[in-house]
Amino acid sequence: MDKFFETTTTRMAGDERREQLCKIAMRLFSERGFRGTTTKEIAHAAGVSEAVIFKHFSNKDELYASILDNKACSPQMADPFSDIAEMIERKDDFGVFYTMALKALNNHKADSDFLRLMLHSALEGHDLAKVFFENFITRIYNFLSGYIRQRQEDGVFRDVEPRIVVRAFIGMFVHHSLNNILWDKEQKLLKISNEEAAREFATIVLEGIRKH
Amino acid sequence: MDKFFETTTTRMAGDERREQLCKIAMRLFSERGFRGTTTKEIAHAAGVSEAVIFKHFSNKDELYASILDNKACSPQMADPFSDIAEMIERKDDFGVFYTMALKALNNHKADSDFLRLMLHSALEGHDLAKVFFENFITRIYNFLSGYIRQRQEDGVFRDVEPRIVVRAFIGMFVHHSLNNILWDKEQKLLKISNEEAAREFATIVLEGIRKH
DNA sequence: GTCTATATAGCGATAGAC
DNA sequence: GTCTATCGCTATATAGAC
Repeated sequence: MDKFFETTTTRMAGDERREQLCKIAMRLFSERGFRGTTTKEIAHAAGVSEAVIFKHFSNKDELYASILDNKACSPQMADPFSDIAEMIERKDDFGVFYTMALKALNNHKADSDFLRLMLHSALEGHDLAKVFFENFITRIYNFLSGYIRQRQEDGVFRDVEPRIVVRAFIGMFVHHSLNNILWDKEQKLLKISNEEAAREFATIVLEGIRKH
Repeated sequence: MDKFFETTTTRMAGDERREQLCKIAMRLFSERGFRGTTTKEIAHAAGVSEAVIFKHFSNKDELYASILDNKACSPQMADPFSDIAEMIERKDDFGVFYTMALKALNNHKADSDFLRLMLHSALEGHDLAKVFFENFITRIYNFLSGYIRQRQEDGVFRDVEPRIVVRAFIGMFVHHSLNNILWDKEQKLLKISNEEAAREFATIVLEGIRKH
């Protein structure tokens, strides 16, 4: 009888609870920042007591690190260029830039919590966010600027430092996402679909560096 | 004798101290966020006791509001287009975009604390930051997109929604500043003068929307 | 695995002397 | 205008029962 009841309580398996806590903490951290979120709030949102948190994570910092760790290992981060490789070979300039921007915009929209979390981390100078950026962003820079350099050799793009172009291009869609998430949530300033935004950004940058 | 000594102590005039506290608080808030900065730290950095803070500001929130208020009333915010007006009249497209970008980049560099503070505020959802943005950013959008529209009517720029162009352009230099302040402080990814960056950004966007 | 109860520490803010 | 001392509160983290 006792045994039966035990299986019907709200008790969770260790890993399941750990993951749930991570998810909830991530949402709250992204909303109010690390210091702005209390362990009490996290516990309450998860429907458990504070003590449970400290059974799973030795302290608040470890909970935070655990979140970033999980994210850094996600498939999207592992290979962000999977569906662009083919366009690169075909030298489909518009396809490359358009897809890059669209994928980023869609990711940001679907996972705005993570974007906010990264911003918080960067502002607070957290090490793990730094590592993440160095790994992920540096790869994107190398990848895109390599492509631009190749197309310059082909005589299609004019002679500009490719990294400046990459920064300008990334700036367009990152800033657009930031606007949508932080300041212009109701999109009073500019309402536009991700597809249309990606198309315009790609067009501007390509016309902007093309030989005429 | 007593009187003489009193004038040689470190005591400050009311307004002077108030301003000093604002400055120090802004630096600390920008580094660690509002919640991440204690009144004790502010007091210590200013070389006074906590009580002094609460003599000048009725609470921590008021200190914060006071900082944003000061900034919002600065001459730069009041009229951000002063030295562009003449270029607008001359229809000096490059001058308009170049100067806009360069001024922003220089401001961001000189006042990176403020940029960080705005980010923190936006993330924490602080009302005053919201008001600031609505006033300042909206004006820039209206101003620049108005100019673009005019140049479209002149037949110089192709037919694009001006607000998207504005977003793309602002994105370039805001993202560039953010990179320099947050992630790429040593400029490993891209080292470039503000002048050169502004020139490239202006060139890309102008070539990107010009009729060919 | 979860709870209640509690230890410990640090926060914002105030009182009152000088 | 500034200080020391302190209050009330809330935060993280732990102990021990179930």
